[in-house]
Amino acid sequence: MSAGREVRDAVLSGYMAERGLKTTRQRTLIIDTFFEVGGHLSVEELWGRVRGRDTRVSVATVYRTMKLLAESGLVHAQNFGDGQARYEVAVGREHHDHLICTGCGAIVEFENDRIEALQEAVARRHGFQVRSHKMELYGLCRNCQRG
Amino acid sequence: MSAGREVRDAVLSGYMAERGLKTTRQRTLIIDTFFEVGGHLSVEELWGRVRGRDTRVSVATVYRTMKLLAESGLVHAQNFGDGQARYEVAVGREHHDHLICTGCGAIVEFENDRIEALQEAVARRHGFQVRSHKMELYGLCRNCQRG
DNA sequence: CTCAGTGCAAAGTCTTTGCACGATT
DNA sequence: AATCGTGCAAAGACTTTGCACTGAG
Repeated sequence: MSAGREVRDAVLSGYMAERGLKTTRQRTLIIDTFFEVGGHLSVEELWGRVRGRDTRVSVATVYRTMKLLAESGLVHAQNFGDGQARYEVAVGREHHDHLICTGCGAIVEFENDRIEALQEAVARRHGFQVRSHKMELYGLCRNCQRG
Repeated sequence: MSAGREVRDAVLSGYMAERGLKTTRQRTLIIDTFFEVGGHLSVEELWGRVRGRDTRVSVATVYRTMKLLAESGLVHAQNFGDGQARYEVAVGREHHDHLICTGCGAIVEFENDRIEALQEAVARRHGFQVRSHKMELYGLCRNCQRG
């Protein structure tokens, strides 16, 4: 994934330079931690992991940093119905959707071009011009079906 | 839609009788108002309409009543990303998904069996047993595309 | 008469924000 | 040195809840 990291750093550096944003200890730590985990993290969860490495980071900064990443296009905010926003890596990836296990909370990503095509067709039929979409399938993963 | 109303009343009466719940002025008013509008209402919006008819109803009661309806299976809570829950009629209807206009907020419902079938297939391929799903297409409706 | 329901305000979540201090460019 | 960033706590938005009073059955 070093290629991924390069893309990420390039996008982020460009965005920050362009806006005169500064590179701080907190931002670096939060961003590195987030991308190491790979996404689907809530702010609270991310904050937990960040504090494991440096206690002197406040939640407010994590909120602010994730918002910044979202604005730069590096991540997307998602909402899986548990009341808190979850972020996932957005840059350098195809669009995808989610399978969410209601038992253990596992999140599996998938893509399906046929579904996307059908979505487009449905939208067109209703006169809509689709900009984005969101599809989530909730159920039990293989492990949780045994419970 | 008088048939719809009968189904609704039967489901609700059954549910209430079974649990010893009482029929009150507030509940009747909230429920009637909600079903007259037909759904996709947030609590705040519904409260507004209810208060138009009777000022003596509190938001808390609207929250409690909608929660009751959701538990009885008459309505479903949805979350279209604007930060507040929206309820829609659930009983006596097929599953459906939503097209949401990011311009004017219009919400259009649709169903598509082929998409549902593909969703099932995807889930099976990942070992998931799907219980429910949610699909939203965001974009501009015909009118808003002119803007 | 009894127990559920209601109004009100307080409390709970998650998230944002104002302000004074601290760090980066 | 000039700004932007951070921590902290307060404030916001939405929703839930405790409590004393009201009303349905």
